[in-house]
Amino acid sequence: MAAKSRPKSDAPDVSDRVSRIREGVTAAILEHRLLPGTKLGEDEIGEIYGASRTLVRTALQQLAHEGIVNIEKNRGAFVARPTPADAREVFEARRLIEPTIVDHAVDAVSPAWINRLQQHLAEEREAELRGDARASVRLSGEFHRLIAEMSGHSIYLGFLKELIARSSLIILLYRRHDTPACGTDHHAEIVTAIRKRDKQAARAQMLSHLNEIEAELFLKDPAADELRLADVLGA
Amino acid sequence: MAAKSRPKSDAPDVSDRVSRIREGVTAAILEHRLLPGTKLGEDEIGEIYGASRTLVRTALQQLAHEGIVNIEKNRGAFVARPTPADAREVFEARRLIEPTIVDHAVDAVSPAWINRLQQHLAEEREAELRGDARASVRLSGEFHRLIAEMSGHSIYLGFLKELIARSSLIILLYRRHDTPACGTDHHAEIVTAIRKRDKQAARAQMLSHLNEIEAELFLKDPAADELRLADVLGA
DNA sequence: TGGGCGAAGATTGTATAAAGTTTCGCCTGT
DNA sequence: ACAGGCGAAACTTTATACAATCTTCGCCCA
Repeated sequence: MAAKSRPKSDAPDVSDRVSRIREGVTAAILEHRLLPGTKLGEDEIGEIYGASRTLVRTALQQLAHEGIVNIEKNRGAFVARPTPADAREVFEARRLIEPTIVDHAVDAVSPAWINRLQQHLAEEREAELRGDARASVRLSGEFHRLIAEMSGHSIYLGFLKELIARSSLIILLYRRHDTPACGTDHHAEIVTAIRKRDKQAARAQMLSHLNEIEAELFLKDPAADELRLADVLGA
Repeated sequence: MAAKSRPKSDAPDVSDRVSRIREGVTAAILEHRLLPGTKLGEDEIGEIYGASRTLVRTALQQLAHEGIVNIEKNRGAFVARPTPADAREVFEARRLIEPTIVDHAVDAVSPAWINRLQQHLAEEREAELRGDARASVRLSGEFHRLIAEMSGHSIYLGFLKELIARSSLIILLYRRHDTPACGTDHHAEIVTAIRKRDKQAARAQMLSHLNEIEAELFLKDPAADELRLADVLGA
């Protein structure tokens, strides 16, 4: 009767103190409250969450593995600053993976999932309406994660979590206009295609959605150091 | 001869004590010297590498993130035991990603790379010839990693590292015959296609290679708990 | 006045010790 | 004899202390 110990394949982010730290920092980064390059001191974070450096360090290492934090030896952890080359890689990977993910999402469609998706669309519209850019950015990423969860593929889900987190940083760094408005409509169209069980349309919508996001970026080749300098001088 | 030359943006695996532990354990798992389900005690490993539990713990957490180690709360770390469902996900992901990777490898082809690939093929043939199953398994995985490195895409490389490590465990658990011989020829054909800069052929060879590997697996649906029990009873 | 040297301060890396949890053996009671 | 529970040992988890390294700021000298 030892059948109670494994209800889920992997649930690393529940009721853990380390996970609370990781999710708190992740949320701050994804909502653009922590900017790329920001130093994440261990004592600093530890004091905020009332935790010891041991736990903070564990959380930061996990974030480093996810690619949204860089750990420099003997210097500490910093919010990652993706280069234009990184950005192109991330979006190429998303263009490869996400159409397949929506395929599987269509296979897994159910009234409950449709409900969840439309509830999410409502949240996105509301955040957009009240001009809450932070919530918009976060919800936009969560939409894609939701579809990955729907697909039921834990591997794709893990990969996509990384890609979404990095995308958030990339968009913050390289977006041309400050108009995150166009995304919502695409999301709605994707949900419609899923509801209709139309794989081809779903794939196409997802692909064009990703293409539009990337098209709004300004990915110049020179080293990011110049960008950093420009930012500082501009501010 | 690829020991310590990597002054790139992120080089998490050089001259680090944690990295030595991680790579040592990884090699042991990938060469099937540590079997799925084996407990990895912190003291045990720490004593082997002359390191403190702090470092061992860090290494094990990284391996857990890569999916080849499971950490159960308050119980310790164990070599992962992928389920048949996991196996199907892993190979589906590989079928999706690796054809794209060889595409990029063809773009990046150069005499130096061709040399490196053929040297690797020679190593594989030699290991096969002398019946060194451990080296064969390791080299077979390294071939795919080599092509990912050749592609120059760090994201794909990171993803594929995970997939390869998991594949090694999967093959160990679910392979029908004990004949890893067929792989080498495929690898040679892939290299030939790359050398000819024939993307279509390279993609096709890679895909059929992956399909054959998966076809040799026996992925039955029942829960892995039964498999575990059967193994124990058999031994 | 500008640059280089050096010590103090701060921060990270590592080890060790304290605390909590699980596991397994043993003992008792029926 | 066997089921159930108590308790000690082993291990993981967390916290703290120590060592190593980097940064910063002041001082001295050209």
